[in-house]
Amino acid sequence: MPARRQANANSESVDNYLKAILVLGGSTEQRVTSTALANRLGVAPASITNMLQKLAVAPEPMVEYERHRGVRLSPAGRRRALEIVRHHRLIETFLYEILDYPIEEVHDEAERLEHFISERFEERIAAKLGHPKTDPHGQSIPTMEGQMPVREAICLSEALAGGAYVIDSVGERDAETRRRLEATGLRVGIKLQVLPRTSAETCSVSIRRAGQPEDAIDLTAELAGGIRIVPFGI
Amino acid sequence: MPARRQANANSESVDNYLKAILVLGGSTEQRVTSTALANRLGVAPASITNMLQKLAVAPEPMVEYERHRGVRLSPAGRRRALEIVRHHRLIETFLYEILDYPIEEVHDEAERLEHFISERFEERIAAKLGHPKTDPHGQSIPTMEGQMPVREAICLSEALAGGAYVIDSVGERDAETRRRLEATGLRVGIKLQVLPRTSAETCSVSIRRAGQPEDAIDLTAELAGGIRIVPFGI
DNA sequence: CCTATATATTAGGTATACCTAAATCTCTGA
DNA sequence: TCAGAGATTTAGGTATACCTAATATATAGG
Repeated sequence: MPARRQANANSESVDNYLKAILVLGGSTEQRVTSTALANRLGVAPASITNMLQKLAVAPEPMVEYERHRGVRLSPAGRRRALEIVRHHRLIETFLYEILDYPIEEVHDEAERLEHFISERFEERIAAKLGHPKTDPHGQSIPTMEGQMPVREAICLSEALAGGAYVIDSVGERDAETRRRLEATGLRVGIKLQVLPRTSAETCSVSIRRAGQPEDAIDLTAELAGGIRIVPFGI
Repeated sequence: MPARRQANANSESVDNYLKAILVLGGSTEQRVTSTALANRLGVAPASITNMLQKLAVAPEPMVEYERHRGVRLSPAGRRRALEIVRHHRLIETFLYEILDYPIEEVHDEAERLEHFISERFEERIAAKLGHPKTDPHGQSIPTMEGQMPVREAICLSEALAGGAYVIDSVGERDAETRRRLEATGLRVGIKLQVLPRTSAETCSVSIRRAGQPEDAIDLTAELAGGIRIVPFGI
């Protein structure tokens, strides 16, 4: 049974891939690597390749994909991804404002419901909320037309202690720094939580990787410098 | 590859099977036939058999099933089915009362969302609505504990013109009536819509089968007599 | 410049939930 | 009572979305 690469409808899975590509690609729309996606989505890299191939050759292609060179959203893919993000953030706002959810519970609920609400539902909660511009976490809600105010990726040194983030990009740097970074296991797509500051140094920061609470990692200004992050929990 | 019959988690599909068995079994909890389920769920009879076998041998069996003799919900299956019906009807009420949906749109939205809302969501909308007892169509909302006020199946002659129903049971009758009934294609599980009355005769009724709008069927009191129906759109 | 290593892809499976076509039951009516 | 019609089940496929293991590619460093 050779390579499967058929067209495929909009499914929950597809939605999640598109959303991940949107977030990891950031406002710059850089190409996103399979590994970054695999990390973020929690699936095997092989599954990523498979899905990207399908998305790229669908009747209405959702991504631009080249072997070994990562992916980028197509206009259609971007439109869909932004729609899902809009759903997510509107639902979070709705749960928080109208149903009095505790803030820490809005994400998981929205994460499920975002795939299944209709246009009408979207429109009705937006109206009920007075067409809000940001969600309860302070993140911009894309417009109905698929515009999202830039912002998003920030420097690791700007992260709030306690916040959960995903590494968005790791800037160019010398070989030695690169090696030290690599030793920490920090790569694009890795999820991390920022710990309270332990040093007064401007850009130094303590983090721990999601799922490995025992391993705190201290980053010098040099290491933290070019790491840009996005809040986890789009 | 011989018979597949593994355990399976709660999925949207499973939910829909359980709900269908609940509705077609009615308050009497009669055994439900494969054909009735196939009709209601719009899948091939073979698919029904497959699913029922899996549900019957799951670690926590959802149905009691015997080859060629139909199914019935197990206590666990009934509990789950009632939970989904509660979700559905609470969501419908919520859409109607809080989000000002037009009544004819509440069903489809609820039909999707009922599978994905959390306990918290359920609890919050119930509270917001003042723990309603019935949905906007007048149907009872099962309690959190899984109690549903009886009622449900009614005689075809009591049906409201314009209403959509599913045949719940076809009472005992003589061979001739049975044959005439059969000729109309009316069987348990068939979906139908009631047309405005054409005759003053107490129990006579005009219906058409869902999906066959051209074929109106006039039923005499004799034919309509023992047909019990449940509203479509649980 | 050329290879080791990390990254990505191919190959081949699994599970769910469907399907069609071919048996096989059940039970009605003559 | 028993044949045949209709209902049901078995057998064998398909598509989606995963997986692991094996292979191929790219690039960084010597």
